[in-house]
Amino acid sequence: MRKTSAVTLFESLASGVRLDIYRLLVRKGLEGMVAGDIAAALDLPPTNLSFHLKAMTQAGLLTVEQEGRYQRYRANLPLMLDLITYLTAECCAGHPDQCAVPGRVKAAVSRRSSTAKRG
Amino acid sequence: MRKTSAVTLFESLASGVRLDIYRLLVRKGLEGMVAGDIAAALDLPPTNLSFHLKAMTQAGLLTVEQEGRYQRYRANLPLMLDLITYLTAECCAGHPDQCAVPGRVKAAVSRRSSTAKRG
DNA sequence: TTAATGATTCAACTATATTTGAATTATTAA
DNA sequence: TTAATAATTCAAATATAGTTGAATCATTAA
Repeated sequence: MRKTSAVTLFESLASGVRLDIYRLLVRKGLEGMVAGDIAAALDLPPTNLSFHLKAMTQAGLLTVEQEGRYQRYRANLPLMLDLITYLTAECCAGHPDQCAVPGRVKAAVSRRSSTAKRG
Repeated sequence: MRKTSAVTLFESLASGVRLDIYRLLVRKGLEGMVAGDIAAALDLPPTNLSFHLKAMTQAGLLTVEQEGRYQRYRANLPLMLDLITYLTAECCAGHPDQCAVPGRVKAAVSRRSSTAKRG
């Protein structure tokens, strides 16, 4: 992952509104939600929701699929795991014994990241 | 973790400068770095560095310890693990079979989060 | 105590992000 | 085809964040 992608992803989560959207979609899993239902669930004006959905989708944090006149949004979980890997890369370089990130987290995340993405 | 804390943490990482600072300190582990060395490593004016260090420290992302006239900063890794737990909470609620976050990540992260923090 | 060093705060400025209603596009129903 | 619905884009306004040099505070060395 490049630095600009990581910054964009963090910007995508650095807002109460966008964090609510993301967590709502994480809970929905593969089912996702259409824009109108997200707006209703979070009590947001549609224009403001569109603004945030666009930013999150462009960052890659969400995927969108057209269903007739609806747009269905889903959280992109695999990308989040890539981001965790990027963040903790070279953690405690040269001093693994001092590392606060458990080896099992690193192993689990990196195993996922090196596997085909199932989005 | 509360939503406001999560937003503040993501804001702390949603900047190229702050992401550089954080990853530099992650690599340094328990050794950390004093402010002047961070400024030299990233070629930042001291006033700008102070601005960012203050924001990150107030968010809890960094810790700071005085050493004479130096200030030593360290990355707070355990808090990052709490943040991951918050983000993926209730992932794919009711449909664990569809979940893109491997069970081993959830297990590893939550085991760490329920343990005493060692900074 | 005086000067030097490390770091932060302050004030001013610049830049970027967020919100909103009106207008627009695309799809479906009558 | 006309009206209704779902969602987005646009333009204008407000709000927030980032950067900088000068001034300040704290610690150490002379």
